[in-house]
Amino acid sequence: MHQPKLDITAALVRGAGLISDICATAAAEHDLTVQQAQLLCVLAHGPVTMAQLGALLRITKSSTTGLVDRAEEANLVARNTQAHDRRSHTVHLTQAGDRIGTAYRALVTERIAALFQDVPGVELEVLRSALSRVVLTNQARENWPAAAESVA
Amino acid sequence: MHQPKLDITAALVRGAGLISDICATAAAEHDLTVQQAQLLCVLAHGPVTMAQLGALLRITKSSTTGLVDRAEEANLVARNTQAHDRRSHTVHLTQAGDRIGTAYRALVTERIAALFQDVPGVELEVLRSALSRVVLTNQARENWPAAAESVA
DNA sequence: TATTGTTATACTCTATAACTATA
DNA sequence: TATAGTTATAGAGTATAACAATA
Repeated sequence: MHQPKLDITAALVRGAGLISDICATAAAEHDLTVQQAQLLCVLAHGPVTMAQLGALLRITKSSTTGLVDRAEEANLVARNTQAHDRRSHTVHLTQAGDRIGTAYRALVTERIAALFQDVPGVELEVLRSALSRVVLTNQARENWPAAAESVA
Repeated sequence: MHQPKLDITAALVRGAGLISDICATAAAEHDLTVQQAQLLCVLAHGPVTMAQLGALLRITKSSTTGLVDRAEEANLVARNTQAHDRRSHTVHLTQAGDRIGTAYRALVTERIAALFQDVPGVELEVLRSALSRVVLTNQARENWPAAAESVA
């Protein structure tokens, strides 16, 4: 069977598709939606306010409300009113949310390692460092909590 | 400002996020939803039946019906009943769908080139060939029309 | 009977606009 | 007035289950 060489655009777009598929599958295996999994990843670094959450996920405040509502109903997160400014609510992980989020990230890490198992270590390091620079240079998600283990 | 080194998982997941953002933005600039843009990319290789379309996009047949309904309403695609098996309907691009899809793919290609402009050519080739092998090895989208210019 | 596609229904995610509570 | 968040409403996308038409 003829295997056409992928150009850089096709390789990146279809590679991104594989990564997205891994995240979606891993989320489903933990009974999470993709957005709930992202929420758990963001909150793994500590509580944030609704406004900060919307900025991090790049969705509107009303979308944020709905997402947190459903996650709260699923016992993954909880809200707290800030004492010093009672307009502001922080969101934090429940014990279950923390546990499930940790398991989700571990699964994604494992599946990605499996996907790239046949790529030589030297090439993998070039890929990692190049992507790393592109991601960190681009401020597309500039306010992202800057923890290296964040999987979202 | 401290810039933490991203591990391979974080680099890939966040890199995939940047690519997805580019596709979403490019789609929006052509008044397409992300799924409509994917639909136009698949159909760029020629008409397919509803069943084939569902398999390519990895969605159920009822989801396929809704997606094609809305795309047809937006004058991007059209249906045809197969003469030799009147149960089967093929979907093909309209002239507008072809034009908009082509413009979308060109825009994605351009934006990705810009995103990676500072990565040395040698590294970019390692990245391309490694991703290319991973994508082609994995049958996650095995029935994908095997054209190199496919951007979805 | 099996296959192809549509319809009915429901849930998630998203957005805009109007609203409440607090500062 | 301005800010933080919620509610009302609407549309896209997804799924499952039941259905119609055709093979």
